[in-house]
Amino acid sequence: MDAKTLCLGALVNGPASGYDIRKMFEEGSYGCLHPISFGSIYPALTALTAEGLVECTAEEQARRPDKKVYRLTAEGLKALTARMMAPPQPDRFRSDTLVVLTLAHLLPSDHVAGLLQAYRAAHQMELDMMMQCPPENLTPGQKFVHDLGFTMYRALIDHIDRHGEALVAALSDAEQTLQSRGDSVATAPAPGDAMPSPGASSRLAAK
Amino acid sequence: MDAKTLCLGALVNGPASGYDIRKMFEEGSYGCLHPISFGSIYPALTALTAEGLVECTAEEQARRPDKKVYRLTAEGLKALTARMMAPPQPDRFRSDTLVVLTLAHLLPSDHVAGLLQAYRAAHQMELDMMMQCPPENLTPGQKFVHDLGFTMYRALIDHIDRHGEALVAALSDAEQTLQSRGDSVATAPAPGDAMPSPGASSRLAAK
DNA sequence: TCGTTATATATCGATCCGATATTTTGCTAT
DNA sequence: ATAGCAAAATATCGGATCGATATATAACGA
Repeated sequence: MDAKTLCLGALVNGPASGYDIRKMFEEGSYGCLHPISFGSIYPALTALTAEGLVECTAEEQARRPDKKVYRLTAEGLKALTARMMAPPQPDRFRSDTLVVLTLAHLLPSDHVAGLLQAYRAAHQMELDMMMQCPPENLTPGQKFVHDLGFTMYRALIDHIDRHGEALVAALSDAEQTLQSRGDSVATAPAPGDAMPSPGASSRLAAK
Repeated sequence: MDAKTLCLGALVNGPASGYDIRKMFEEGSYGCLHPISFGSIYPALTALTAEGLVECTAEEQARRPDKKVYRLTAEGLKALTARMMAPPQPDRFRSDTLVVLTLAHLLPSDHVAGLLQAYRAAHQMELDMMMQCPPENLTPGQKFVHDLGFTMYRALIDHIDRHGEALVAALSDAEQTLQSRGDSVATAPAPGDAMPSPGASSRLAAK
């Protein structure tokens, strides 16, 4: 979905500035289901104005830079519904963390433990943000998507809690075996966090 | 994560051509966790060769175009582990379908039902593909990521099964209310699938 | 035999991201 | 008090990336 269509969609909920639209796509009702940056939003709004799909009125604010408020026109709404009837592109998901975890056997187990911890924390934070958003006065579609995101994030966190330590333990055991044979795995552990502490206990708990 | 790092990571499992790497990222052990296209792979491999991080040998095949097989060098492996120790970028997820569902109240309920059905089918297909991949001889990290993807997809399908029909029913009811007052919602339903069929029964079942 | 699919590499234009620049306000910490 | 940083707000530019396209050939089915 291109930036112009996304901006049209964002303006359905009422007039907004480019800055507001950005906030919607990183926090609000659009959650994190389609990120978009300033570099795409502003050119898109300019183009949409030229096409007559949105209107722009510059509001001179107290002592802030002028706020350009965009609102949907009748043709804009028509164009939006038309584009939404077209078959949607498939989902695209990309995760650096999961790619790295796929190659976890090349990394020190301590580092992998930190990765898992940070990954869990990041998604816990998004969960918290979603819980702050009030589920009232949401359209049926918004509620469906909201609940779906909630479910997915909880499933992800749950999976880390259930299988994360086992992964780190497996890596750590392989590491011990290799080191006892004189091999080395990637960079040596930082001089601070020595204290081998063998056994497969909770390596995820410590920061 | 840039295309060069991804290609290095793909070559850990053994030598491969650009074509092979592409297949890995759309099917194999890298599942759908970081899509990448030819337009990025081939320039990346050329650059990596120039940097000495991979080596290339052109194999003249029977009567196919020459296959350029790339393999990781020692420096390549070092560079890869170094890049994987750097803090990863946050996940990026984008879904046209979920954006459209957020605005479902602007669309005919029949169309939304079709969207949900297609969305479910697409993820069911990916689940099937993952089940074909043998879970043996996977590294601990690969198994962790594989199981995670499995869990997430199942949670998604389960959510559609549990709440999809309620969403369509809510939209359909609102539609009826509007139409009885003389309004209209987007385009009229296609002439084939008439048969109003009120009530909140299984509107998702029919194709 | 004709079209489609698969194998295989390569390029090009359009788009999109991320970083950066700029200005003013308000809050916080020293 | 005031220095400094975050937030509000718009805009641009270079580089990375995608998607479509071109090219060539073999295999397979209608």
